[in-house]
Amino acid sequence: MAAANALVVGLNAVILTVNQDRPQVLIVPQDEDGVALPFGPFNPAEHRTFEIGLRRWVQEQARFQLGYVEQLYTFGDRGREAPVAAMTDIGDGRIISVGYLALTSDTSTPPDGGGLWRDWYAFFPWEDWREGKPAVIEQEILPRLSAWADEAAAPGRRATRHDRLKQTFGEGGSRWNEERVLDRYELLYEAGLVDEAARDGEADRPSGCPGLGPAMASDHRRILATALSRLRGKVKYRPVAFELMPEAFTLSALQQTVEAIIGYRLHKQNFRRALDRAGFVEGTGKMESQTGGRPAELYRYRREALAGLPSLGLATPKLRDV
Amino acid sequence: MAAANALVVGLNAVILTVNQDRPQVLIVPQDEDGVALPFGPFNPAEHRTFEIGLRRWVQEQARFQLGYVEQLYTFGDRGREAPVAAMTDIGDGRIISVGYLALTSDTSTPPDGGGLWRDWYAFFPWEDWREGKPAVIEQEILPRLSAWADEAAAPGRRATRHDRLKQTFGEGGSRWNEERVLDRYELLYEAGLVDEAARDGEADRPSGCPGLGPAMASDHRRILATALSRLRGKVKYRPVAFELMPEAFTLSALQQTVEAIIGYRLHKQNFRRALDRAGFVEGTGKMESQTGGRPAELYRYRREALAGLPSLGLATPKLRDV
DNA sequence: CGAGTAATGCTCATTTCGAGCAAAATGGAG
DNA sequence: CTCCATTTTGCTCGAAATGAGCATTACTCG
Repeated sequence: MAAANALVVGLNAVILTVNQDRPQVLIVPQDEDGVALPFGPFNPAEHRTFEIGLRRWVQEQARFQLGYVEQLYTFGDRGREAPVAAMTDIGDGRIISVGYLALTSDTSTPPDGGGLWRDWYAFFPWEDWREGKPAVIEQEILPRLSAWADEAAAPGRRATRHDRLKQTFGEGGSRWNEERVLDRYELLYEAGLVDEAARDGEADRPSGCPGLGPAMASDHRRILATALSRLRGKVKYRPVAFELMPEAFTLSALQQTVEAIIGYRLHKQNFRRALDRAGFVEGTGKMESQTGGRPAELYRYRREALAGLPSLGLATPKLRDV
Repeated sequence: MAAANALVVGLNAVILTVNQDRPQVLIVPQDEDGVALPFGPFNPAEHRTFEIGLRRWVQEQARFQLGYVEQLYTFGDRGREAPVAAMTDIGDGRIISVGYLALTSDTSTPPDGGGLWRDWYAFFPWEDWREGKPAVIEQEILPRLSAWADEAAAPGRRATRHDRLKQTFGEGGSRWNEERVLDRYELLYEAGLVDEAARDGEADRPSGCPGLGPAMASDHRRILATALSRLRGKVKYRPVAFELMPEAFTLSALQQTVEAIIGYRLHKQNFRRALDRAGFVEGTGKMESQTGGRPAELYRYRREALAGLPSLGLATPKLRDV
């Protein structure tokens, strides 16, 4: 067994927040109008664990504290090197990156050099159903994906491709499953519709499908998709939405945050019912009057009480057929 | 940014199967009656992805194919080196290991050198509630953990410790949550009750709580706990149980497998109702007559139909109070 | 002061959940 | 051969949850 291989381990952070109804991700501008996720080295001599290393460097660069942090996935596919090497001063060798999802309620603009907030649905326009089904799905995506599926040589492969289409984009009657963000991105990549595919030279056709958002450096858009999939799943059974809220908030604000995450609207009364069945929040007695209508009570998250008990979460109904 | 740090990346596999009602994990005997999980190097020159590398070496060593494989977690805490270096010929440097969960339906004995199957609840006796609440919880664990909680200096820390106790082991009325395998193991480790704690010198008291199962090398028992937590969660919303079943199986056999995973018994009729509501299985018409009672129909998993559609899973009711 | 707007309160049909009873089909003991 | 233990399978039923709607209340703005 050969010991030391030339391996470099880096950390990628997907740092998310929700500002009113705007879901945002922290990105770092690159040369030539590219965008990347914050990326930093992991220095084993300095940091005892990945998470400590991550928190340290995010704080140094973007000057804010992270709240909730969870490990996402470790990306180690060959082919990551070239694009990443371009962004760092790492010359060669295999790059492995440990992706982290971090949530913060601090929506303030980071200082110069600390990155920028950007609407995360800018990178996944087909994932935001809050105003109904995005037109780009029917108009651009489905026709092209359908053509791509038909293009396969063997009839078996054609069937498989159509099957994936049905499962991910819900073509042909099956329901939209909001958690499949990664599956959908990967399908678009394989079919050569997103710009990364053309750039990486994996697609058998030129990309150029309009309305699918900008490419990100390396495999960063894939990492972001992984983060959204994870977050959309988690919000249903763990109280993570509160990590994005200030100390006191109205129930409508909380609902807006959840809706921004899952990407579709919820029934207000049922949302509240589920919420107080779970006992997650308690009223503070104070009122918020800038609502545009009747004032709303401010609530706070009862961190103590439920931290573990029922381990339920915010109930989100199955997505209504649209 | 300093480039190459001396980092070695290894792969750890938690390979699980269920044989009748016996849940099993593949372990590798060590010197001096220790046990370890299968551990192998990741060679970036040879393998394009972690998963390919993993499948390759498991096949070489244990001589069987893995079915379902999923990445678990990447472990990189300082302090992993010493014990791992002892098991491999890696001299020094930081060891990072990417843990994988793999499921197989092949319960046959691996060849010499390929490891051994061992009941996974041997390592977590407090997790198997299939025959009711394990006596070790009331008799050994709770008294000691309670004493440990009282031992904390500050009253605040005492409260926090008791809180964790309540949330993990359900002391004081809160319900047992079968998914918190990792939390429970970590609590036992911190309190110095499992043998690893004494070995690693982290505990402030000698361990020696009887009935908590054997220690494993390095942090392997923690990795195994991570795998069980993940699997127990996943079985509820993804059809992973079928990865552990042969081509044709009776519904009772499937239920036994699920029960082995989650560690408690289910109501038979409700299990079946949920199953065919989801449309996961179809009868084959053939019968199994070695049941000890009325013959049972053999079913098969409908991989095609549901692969993605509702993305439901096997419904498991909330654990009954015992 | 009335209109618009959003929060809050309540109801109701439908579905799902948890649990139990009963019948059917086998093997084995006497 | 019959009775019995055992297991599969079918069915029922009350309690709870889910999805959706209507009605009322309390603000702000013009």
